[in-house]
Amino acid sequence: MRPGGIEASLREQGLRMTRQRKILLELLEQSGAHLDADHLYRLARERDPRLNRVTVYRTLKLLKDSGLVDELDLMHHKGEAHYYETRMKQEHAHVVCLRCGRVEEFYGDPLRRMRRQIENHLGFQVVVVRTEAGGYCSHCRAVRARELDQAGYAAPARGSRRRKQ
Amino acid sequence: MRPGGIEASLREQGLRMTRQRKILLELLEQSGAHLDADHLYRLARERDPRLNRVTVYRTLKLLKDSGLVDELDLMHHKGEAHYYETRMKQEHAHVVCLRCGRVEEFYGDPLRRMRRQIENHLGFQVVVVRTEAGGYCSHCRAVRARELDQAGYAAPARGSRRRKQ
DNA sequence: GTTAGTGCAAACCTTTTGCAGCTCT
DNA sequence: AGAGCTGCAAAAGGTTTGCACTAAC
Repeated sequence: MRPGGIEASLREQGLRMTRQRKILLELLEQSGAHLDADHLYRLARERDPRLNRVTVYRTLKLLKDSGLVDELDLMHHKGEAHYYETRMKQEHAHVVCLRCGRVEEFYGDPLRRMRRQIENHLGFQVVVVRTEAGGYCSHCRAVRARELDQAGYAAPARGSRRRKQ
Repeated sequence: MRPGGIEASLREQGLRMTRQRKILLELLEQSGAHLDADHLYRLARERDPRLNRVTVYRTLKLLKDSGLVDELDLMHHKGEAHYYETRMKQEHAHVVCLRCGRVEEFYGDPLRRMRRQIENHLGFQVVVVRTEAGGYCSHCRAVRARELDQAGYAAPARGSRRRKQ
């Protein structure tokens, strides 16, 4: 879906294009990042300080239900917030570093194969697929190895269990 | 992981095996279904009415952080609750019917291929992968077609937009 | 005897809802 | 004009936290 496509889709559904929705759609389409509701709200307020947080939630729900944006959790890496991205790009998986929070995207034929197999083998009409992987990026893998080493991971004695940071 | 494997894993980590944890682990291992925290809590209370809801949350967090159970959202089909399942089985995706809520599991090589490709192409050490698909099961696909038809889907005029049920 | 784990109450955070008033078409 | 949309306040839902007490090791 090319930029501006969302607005067209909304109009097709007989929905109104309000000042608030314009702002939110622009922010969603411009941002390459994965925004959560609060982040989007704060960005929107810079353009219109009167825009209410509730409007953000309502708009996101609308877009989600219309299939125009996808909702992500990013493995709940930081709390229970949801993240949103427009469906402009090809289907992809999100790979989240559990240590630094870095998010990478994975494109590849296993995703398409999986969708096809689910439809063929289970008889489902697939509407949305969300694949999220959690792990450690190449940088954090190394750091983590050192950390575990320092904590004496080799011989974890009784009572020496490492606590969550 | 065979039944009882979780208890052994916990002991290895120097964690205590309390009456409450025994109950919760048994329920998790026995149940084939995907339990959410509230459901697990209600089952646990049947065995020990004094067991507190907070203990359920704390235990689930512990098991999740130890990698002994996986946390699912099932596409948030009914609210924001999370669902839990032990990691005894082979890696699989969850396919949720957005109309009736039915959950099916998909096993297949695309899952393994994807994990391998993420590790090779992105240099991540993958710890957990969660794949969830939303769509319509064969039964609901047919029902839905009728429903949309009755609602006059072919010519949605201004103001006639169907509202969420 | 230690220290991890529990129960209770209360807080917390994100999201939803009811309603009166505003605004897009 | 009128239904759709917004803002405000308040509630809801799910989960976490502080603290004193209990129980596993």
